[in-house]
Amino acid sequence: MATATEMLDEAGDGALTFRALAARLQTGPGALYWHVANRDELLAAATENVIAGVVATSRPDEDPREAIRAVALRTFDAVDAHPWVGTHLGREPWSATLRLLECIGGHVDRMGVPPAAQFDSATALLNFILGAAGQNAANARLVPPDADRSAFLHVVAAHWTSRDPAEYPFVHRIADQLREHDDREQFLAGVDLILAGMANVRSRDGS
Amino acid sequence: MATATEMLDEAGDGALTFRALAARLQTGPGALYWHVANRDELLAAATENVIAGVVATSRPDEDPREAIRAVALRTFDAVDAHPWVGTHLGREPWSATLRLLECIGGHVDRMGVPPAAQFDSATALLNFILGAAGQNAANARLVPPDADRSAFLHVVAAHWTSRDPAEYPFVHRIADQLREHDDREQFLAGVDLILAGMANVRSRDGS
DNA sequence: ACCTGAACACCGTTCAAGT
DNA sequence: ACCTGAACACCGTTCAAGT
Repeated sequence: MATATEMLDEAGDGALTFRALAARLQTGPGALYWHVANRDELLAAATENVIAGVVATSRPDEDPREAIRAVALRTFDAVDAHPWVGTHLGREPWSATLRLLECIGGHVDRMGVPPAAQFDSATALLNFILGAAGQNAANARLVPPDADRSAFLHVVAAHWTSRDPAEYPFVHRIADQLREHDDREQFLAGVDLILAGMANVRSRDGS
Repeated sequence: MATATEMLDEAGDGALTFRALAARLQTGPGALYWHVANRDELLAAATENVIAGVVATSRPDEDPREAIRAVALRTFDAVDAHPWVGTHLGREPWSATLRLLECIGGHVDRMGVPPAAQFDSATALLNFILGAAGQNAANARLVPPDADRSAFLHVVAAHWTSRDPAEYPFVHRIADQLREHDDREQFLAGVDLILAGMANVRSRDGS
């Protein structure tokens, strides 16, 4: 497991091969199947490991709003450090994801959100976090792994502005903002948007 | 392209093989490389096709809030009909995603959101939509493709409740809600949460 | 300009056989 | 109980050669 995580960190998603992992562990590829059912399970376990670390430090005695901002940001940073986590989070069937939901849900509950609204609120936060994580991981695949933040954003901005300005006016208008922005701040702004909405929507329809 | 989309719809992501596609088109696998650079480009083109249809019907004369709800819901439904779109949306480098962002951004602009806040607002909506799409696609992989909505939700709920209730109290508490809920409504509730937040956050910090 | 199809360099996974 | 490693059934991609 530890070796698998190392390999993922070093060379990304595609580099984790049963053959390569077996070679690194000095065994045959067949030996791995004694410990893990298949490749998906291996990826899922590695992802859950990372996310377990992210939610573990979430304490129920903080201000719930701050606690939510904090787990969200830790998730963001974890995906930044391990892009393969972002990729796999969007594909895996409720192991790491469920840990995140439980953590967020607990804080939402302690915020005083009425029970009927807790489900929608917690999943909205979760979906936003997962979406941002995936997008970040996708962006990471566009640049060499050793590029710095600024170079990274410039590459993404270049993708945006490569489109026809007439067809993509909005995207062109905000491309400058993208180049200079702090994506952790942007991410937190999104979390705040949802938190602000939770304070306001409450009753919508009675259907 | 059309044949590729057909195959993806019939048998999912893994079924689209260059060999299988070539066989269906009565050619050799090498022939495809004249028209497309590689498998990723094929998936990206198919995804962009679907998303282009989703954004095409978005008119700038509607109420912007309703227009955002409508594109979001069309994306949700498109992913529901083609789960592979949800999978690929979270991995692709700004072709389909950029179309969505442009569409959403245009509406956000017409909502009267101040320019400085448009970037964060539009990307928050985008990330939420992408996250929900990915999660939906992941869920679709858990159930047989012909299962109905109710069976589908019961399978997901079973995953949730299979965990230790002591470790996952929140998840257990909302599992009943999951089983009975309308996931399109839940999705729209998330969109509304963000829209409500946009009306409220405005000024946060001046750093 | 576009297609053919054999060949290359891989995969995940299985399974008899070993220790 | 756990490991070995050859073998099976695939992949995406390339490329000389064809039309």
